[in-house]
Amino acid sequence: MGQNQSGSPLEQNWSGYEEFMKEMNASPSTEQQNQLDDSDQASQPDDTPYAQLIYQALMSVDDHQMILRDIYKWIAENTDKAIDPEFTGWQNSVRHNLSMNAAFNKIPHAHPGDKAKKGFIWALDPSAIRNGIQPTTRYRAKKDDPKSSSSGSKPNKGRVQDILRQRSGRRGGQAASRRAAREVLQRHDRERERGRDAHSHRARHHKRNTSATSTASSVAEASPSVLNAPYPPPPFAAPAPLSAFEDSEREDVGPGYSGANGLPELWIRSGGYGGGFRGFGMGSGMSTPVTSGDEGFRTDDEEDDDEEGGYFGGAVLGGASSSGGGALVHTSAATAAAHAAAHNAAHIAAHTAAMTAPFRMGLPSMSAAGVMGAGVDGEGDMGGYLAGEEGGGVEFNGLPRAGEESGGWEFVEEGFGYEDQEHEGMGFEQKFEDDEGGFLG
Amino acid sequence: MGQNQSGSPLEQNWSGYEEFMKEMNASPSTEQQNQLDDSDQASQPDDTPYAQLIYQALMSVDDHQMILRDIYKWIAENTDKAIDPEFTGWQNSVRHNLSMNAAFNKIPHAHPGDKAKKGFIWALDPSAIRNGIQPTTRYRAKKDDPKSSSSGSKPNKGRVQDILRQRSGRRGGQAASRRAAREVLQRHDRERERGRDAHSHRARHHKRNTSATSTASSVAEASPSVLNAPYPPPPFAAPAPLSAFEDSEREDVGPGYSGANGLPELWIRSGGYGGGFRGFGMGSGMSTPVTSGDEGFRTDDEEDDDEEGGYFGGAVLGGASSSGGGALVHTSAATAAAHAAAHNAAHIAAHTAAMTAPFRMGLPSMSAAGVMGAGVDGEGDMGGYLAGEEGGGVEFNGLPRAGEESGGWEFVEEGFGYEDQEHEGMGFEQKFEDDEGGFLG
DNA sequence: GCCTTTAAACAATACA
DNA sequence: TTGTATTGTTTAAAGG
Ligand SMILES: [Mg+2]
Ligand SMILES: [Mg+2]
Repeated sequence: MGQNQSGSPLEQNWSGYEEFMKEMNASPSTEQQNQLDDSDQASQPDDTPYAQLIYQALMSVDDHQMILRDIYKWIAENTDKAIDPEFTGWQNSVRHNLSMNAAFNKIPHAHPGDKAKKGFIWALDPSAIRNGIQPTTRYRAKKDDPKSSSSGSKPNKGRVQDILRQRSGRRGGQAASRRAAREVLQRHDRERERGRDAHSHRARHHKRNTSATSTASSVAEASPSVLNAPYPPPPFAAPAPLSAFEDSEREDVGPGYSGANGLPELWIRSGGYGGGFRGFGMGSGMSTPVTSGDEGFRTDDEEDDDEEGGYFGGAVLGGASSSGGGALVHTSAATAAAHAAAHNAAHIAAHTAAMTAPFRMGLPSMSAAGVMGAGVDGEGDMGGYLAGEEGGGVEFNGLPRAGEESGGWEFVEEGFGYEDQEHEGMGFEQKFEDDEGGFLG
Repeated sequence: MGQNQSGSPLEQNWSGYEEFMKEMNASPSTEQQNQLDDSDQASQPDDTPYAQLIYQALMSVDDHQMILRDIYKWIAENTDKAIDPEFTGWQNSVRHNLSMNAAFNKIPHAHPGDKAKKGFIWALDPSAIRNGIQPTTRYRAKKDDPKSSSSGSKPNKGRVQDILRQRSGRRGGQAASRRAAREVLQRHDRERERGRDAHSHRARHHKRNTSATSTASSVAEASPSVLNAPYPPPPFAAPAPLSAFEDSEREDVGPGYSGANGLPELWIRSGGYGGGFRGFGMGSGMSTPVTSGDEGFRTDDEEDDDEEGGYFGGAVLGGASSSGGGALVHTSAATAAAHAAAHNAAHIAAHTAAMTAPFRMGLPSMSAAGVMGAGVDGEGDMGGYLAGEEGGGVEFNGLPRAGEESGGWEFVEEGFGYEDQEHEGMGFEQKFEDDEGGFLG
């Protein structure tokens, strides 16, 4: 932190605590050593959003990446979130934010052998390093707007994307609804025509919500600037010239991650867990299918995070990763491959290497993706990771196409709403059959 | 259910699991299916949390205990979770909740020889019987009442906690306030005369709830009581006089478990993961260190769960357990010992027996805990289980005191961080060095 | 409405 | 198989 992470809410020790004390009445002096930031500390002694805290945590280290535990630690040390040892809800919140805020990308562990077997490394997205982050909510599905359409490059393409965005992983606190849906499907073989269902559902929720809170609009004042602006880049943004990403033409690609080979990375869009849930509840292995991908290569600036296509998470392809030249973040669908590389299980590694070779040579990302999937699937170690492992007919036999081609999207689209699924029972395979290649599906 | 499990959300219409069906008939607790109670069914159709369902299941039987299968069965019969026979994810959730929610304790089978061989008996924690349970997500550590104040050994410790507690979360809208309220209530409840009237507790909650949601009251109606209170004790609370625990001086000790030998049981506190997280995040292997132990013997009333020391999970020590005289519940840290006894691994049992001998003789808990840890640690079987295994310096060489004593904290902190380990990455240790104890601080 | 926190479900591992 | 712990993804409730 010396240089970075100046934003730590609690300053070096318990200043935050102190403030709190004040608020609380009892004020145990604690002689505050930090006078400078008292001003804003008071304003956000502790209500700094988690996303922000995470941001600060990540900014506090040179490579802007940490594993979950470190993030916990940072927060525990620099905020009062973790004060009650019995209450671990804050960790849930941290995870929530990491998952949901596009500014945080996960990348596989470089070397597996170690001990970091589990989980990923959470890295700040390059654009976030420069511009700060945005509220987590922003990255959430843009609901309400009922697939309004609007952007419609491909007449239906744009639409599809919007939809995906909105719907992606609708799940819910209620798996119940999903489950319910499943039941319904089973019982009366989805007697309804398709679609509409989800909408009405959503609409209802929304409505309820709104009405409930309708009266309380006055408060917005609280933290005005912060509200709509991305979290203040200036204050928290990386000290101007950061080694890693700054200046780079391709800012999104950090050195070390930017493919030693200089090749563009493959980016796939994070579809989340939606896939597995699409209708089946699970299919364990496939937490996250590739659900999108406007472009296989990412050469544009950070703008990508607000284009309708959605934000992109990077994916490290097996071999590439292990060689240090791979791309970056990746989302669950790619997890298998990432892990394969990361853990470096001999056979898998070998296989992966072989499979990814083409990628290194500059194959289009799509292909690479396909290879990636193929390489990993069935390796055994990754077992549950791949959709195919358990999803029934789903396999990585081709390209888990994630991108432009309507094929991919449509497929995804289709799969997303559990309501949409025709597949009662589980006609999973056939369903996707025509999609061919589809999904990760 | 007349008296018990009146909350069953679903009728027993379903009949999917054949496996369960078989048992169903024989099961004494199931014969009288719920005939009515439709009334409250409406109130919590299906989104009842698993923890709650389990709670209901356990409350539905006199002794408040069941084996996993029975719990599955109960849920299958009384909810719609198991409607899709193909989908067994719910069982996973059930196990997860049993494991992670402090309200559920596992106790070894009385007669090992029988058929019960596998697994444990899951029993509702006495405090849960009275006060309901807490969400699994929030509390890993066991306790229905967070180390209340009362004995604030360390003058400032208790205070800090109170403050922190309230503070934590804060920003988050209702949840925070809800939590704060709950905590306050709980604390008060507890430290107050043992009014053990869950009702007042509940009533207060209710009230608060109402006021808080004043404007949005229409919505709040939905499931009023459930909203802000720990899972509603009253409705689900045990029918007044329950065989097992009622009246007993030592309610925490159920018949059959209360040491046939008449010896007091050893209770160690479940530190859950909280300890680990306090500053470091984890310390993998040691899921649950003994984080506290105000007293080694538990002869007091249920109050023990609210002493500042925190709640205690029971630990079965090797020899004791195998002899049928062992104590009761145990948490992961103690798992090794429990298993040793239960499974009767020769060498381990021997070792454990030796180690626990002192305990049986009445050593202070601290010692006992230490012994236990020592005995188990390094056994190999438990491998990662103990802190020492992976936490680096963390060991059960003493009392990993988690609470008041600052000393304890230090200990935990030190060992917990994985950073301590090899990866210097982040001068973690020193960091805490000066913090001393405080952590999280 | 947007944003945040929190709850919680569901997943998938990893271990034991 | 059962149990425990952790990490991740996603919805949703509630409140400012
Ligand atoms: Mg993310
Ligand atoms: Mg438990």
